[in-house]
Amino acid sequence: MAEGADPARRSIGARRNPDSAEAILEAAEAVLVEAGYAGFSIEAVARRARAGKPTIYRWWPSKAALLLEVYQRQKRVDVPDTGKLEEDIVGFLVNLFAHWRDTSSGSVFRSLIAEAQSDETAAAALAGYAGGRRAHTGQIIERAKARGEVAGDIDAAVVADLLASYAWRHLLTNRLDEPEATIRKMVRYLLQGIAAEAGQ
Amino acid sequence: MAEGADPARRSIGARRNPDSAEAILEAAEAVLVEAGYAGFSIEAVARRARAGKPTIYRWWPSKAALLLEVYQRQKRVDVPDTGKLEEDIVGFLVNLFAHWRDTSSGSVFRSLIAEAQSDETAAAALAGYAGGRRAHTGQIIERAKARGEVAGDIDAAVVADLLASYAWRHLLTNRLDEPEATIRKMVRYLLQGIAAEAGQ
Amino acid sequence: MAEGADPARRSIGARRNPDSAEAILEAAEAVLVEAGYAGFSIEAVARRARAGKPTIYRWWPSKAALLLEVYQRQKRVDVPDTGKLEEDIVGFLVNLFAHWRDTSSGSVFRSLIAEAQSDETAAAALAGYAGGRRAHTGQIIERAKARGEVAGDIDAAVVADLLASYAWRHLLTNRLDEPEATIRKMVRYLLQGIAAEAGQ
Amino acid sequence: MAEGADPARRSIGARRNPDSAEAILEAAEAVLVEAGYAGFSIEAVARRARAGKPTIYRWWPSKAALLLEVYQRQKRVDVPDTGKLEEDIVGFLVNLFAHWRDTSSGSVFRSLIAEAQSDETAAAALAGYAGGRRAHTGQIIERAKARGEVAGDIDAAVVADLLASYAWRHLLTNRLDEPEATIRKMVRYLLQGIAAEAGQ
DNA sequence: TGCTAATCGAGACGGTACGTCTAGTCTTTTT
DNA sequence: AAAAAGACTAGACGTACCGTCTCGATTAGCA
Repeated sequence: MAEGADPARRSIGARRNPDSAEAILEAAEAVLVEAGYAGFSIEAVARRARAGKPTIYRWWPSKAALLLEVYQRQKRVDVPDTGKLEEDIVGFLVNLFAHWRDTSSGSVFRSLIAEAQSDETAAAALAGYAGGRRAHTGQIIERAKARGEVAGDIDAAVVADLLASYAWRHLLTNRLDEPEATIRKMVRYLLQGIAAEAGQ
Repeated sequence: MAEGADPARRSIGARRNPDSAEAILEAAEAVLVEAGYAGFSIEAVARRARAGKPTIYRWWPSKAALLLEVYQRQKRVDVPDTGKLEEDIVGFLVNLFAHWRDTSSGSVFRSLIAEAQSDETAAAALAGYAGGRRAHTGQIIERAKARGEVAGDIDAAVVADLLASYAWRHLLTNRLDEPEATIRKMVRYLLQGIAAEAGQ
Repeated sequence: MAEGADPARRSIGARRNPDSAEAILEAAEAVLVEAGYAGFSIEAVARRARAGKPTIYRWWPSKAALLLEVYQRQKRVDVPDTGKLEEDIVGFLVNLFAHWRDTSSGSVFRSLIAEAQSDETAAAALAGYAGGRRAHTGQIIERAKARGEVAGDIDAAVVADLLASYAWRHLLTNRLDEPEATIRKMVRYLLQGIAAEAGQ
Repeated sequence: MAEGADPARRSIGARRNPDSAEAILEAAEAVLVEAGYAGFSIEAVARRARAGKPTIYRWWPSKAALLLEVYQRQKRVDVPDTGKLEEDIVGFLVNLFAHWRDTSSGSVFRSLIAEAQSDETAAAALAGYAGGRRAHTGQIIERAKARGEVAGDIDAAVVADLLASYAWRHLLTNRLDEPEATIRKMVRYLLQGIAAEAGQ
């Protein structure tokens, strides 16, 4: 009814109210952290944000869109630049796992991937996002290439893809506590190969 | 699919009716193929199988359990044994992608992974299953190790994990049509390393 | 979730639970009395009856159907039989007005008529119901005809229709407190005519 | 209807824009005709009139007020003056039914009555309006009284009320196609009475 | 042979969430 | 100063599923 008593957010005229948007995004994150993807519903977000459902649907056409914006608001992971490729990659993965483990980012991104399995728009959004990240991660390899640490004909995108795959699967199977030693082992295999003659 | 001759399956006494189980599993697969994970509900399966919902819940306590059994009924992918590790791995991945693409397995497995993001039991089941598959895939590497194609101190589980990650991510992001050349590139990197000195 | 704690109504098998139906009808009446037609919503009824909305929609396809059944559950108005037509009709109207005023029937019937203005099925249901009542009221006139109190060629249905119209309008315009004298005046006009020569 | 030439009406300064008022009333009527009372909402009117909702609320505090003004803009029904009461009344009712049937007036007035069942202000407005009309219709009887066609002690308001009731109920139950013969029968009963001795 | 027990299809139950619609209020911008 | 426009919270709409429950029937195995 919106009667007088409550000091709730109101319209601020014929334009989007940033307070509402903020409240909704915060509520979405909170719901995801507290109830997980299973408990993540537009209703629950609206309830927690004290927002009307249509306000959510007006700005985020799908659960996926909301999830994506929540994820993108998060702080990015540091990409180390130690001058040594192995350290850079291991450090990146260790940071990423910690970030996913210790903030809400992990829950959010997991949910986004899950949502993309049943929602076409989520899949598209995720593909776009992943493309951007792949390029970003690829820079670690490109830098190493520039230093001569990596052969010039190596396709950085393929390597970045492989690293992202490794990270995704650890996220999706609750293995973000993988010991650094295991991660390093994987990175070394990738850098030096696992073939007997290469290893010798 | 399940329907056809039988004019309403009935109880066959105080024991599980295998016809019902069969009809339910077939219906589950069909629903998944036709409506995708988004349209996969116990109601829809029961409707299509002409079964009561409690019959499904009696034998499969969760959507995840049903999905898992559907997946396990599928034909397995051939693991080639050509005597050359690169061919084995590339062949395995190419076969796996084709299998996921051309049968219902892809839909089923995607759904299972998605379900595991919100259902604890699905996560557990998936972890157990993945462990088994990792061991299985690891045998390719172990065989190569026995042939001397792979260094003896290589951890086959880590390599199998990396390959599985690559496959999962392609499944989850609709990239099962990856050209063989790209797959082969990735495999070569893994076998020979990407470091400049290794390549020399 | 229907978890253990509450001793709520449950399904009693694959058939309608009369307890639920009863609870819903009582809740509908209560909501109508307390909040009026303006506050009468399926949601409100479901809440008060502690029933699920689909349970209501399953048995009453529209608000109109629910209203109609609520109205039909009400006690009927006595149709007096004093042997004198004027007394019978006046008595009937006085009883009807009192009944509408003092029970929930008035609210319910008003709502039903209002609903019929926007809902085709309500209109049809109301037409059917009104037909039955018209026949019923017509019997007062038929009895008088048999006694020779009314001319033999009088169309009882037309008279009954006129009386019902009078009642409806008083209901719809909040004039159920019309003094008996006014009602009697109207009835006398109808019985004896208002034309000057007839009155002489 | 309302749209057409004007490429977005604008404010004309610190006073009511008569074009807007006109557009809103026309839109209200059009919505009522096309979608019926069920589809009649302030939103729908605003949309069709290309007006903002607050503009409507500023000038018409409730749906009822808007409905009432729409109804009052309609052309009035002719009240015949043939010199014979029966013809006057029958003619009036026939004209009224035709008017309600063939113009939007019927929809509008039905809606107004329905609205009055849940809106207090609508009920008050309707009561006021009905009072005026009753006086107006009463003049037919007063004229007849002056001619000596009707007994001098007849209460014209009661008769007018009864006729209005008859009209309302036909409107509310979709019986505006009542044959003239039936209407005439009712009018004769009222004029000459239905009692046996009066009829002889 | 007759009783018990478990299973089957069926579908109702109380609920939650969906995505859309409307109510009525608020504020900025425009005239 | 007020009109216009669209955003805002709130909540109802009617539908789809959830997971549970009870029914009546059916049949196997125990008595």
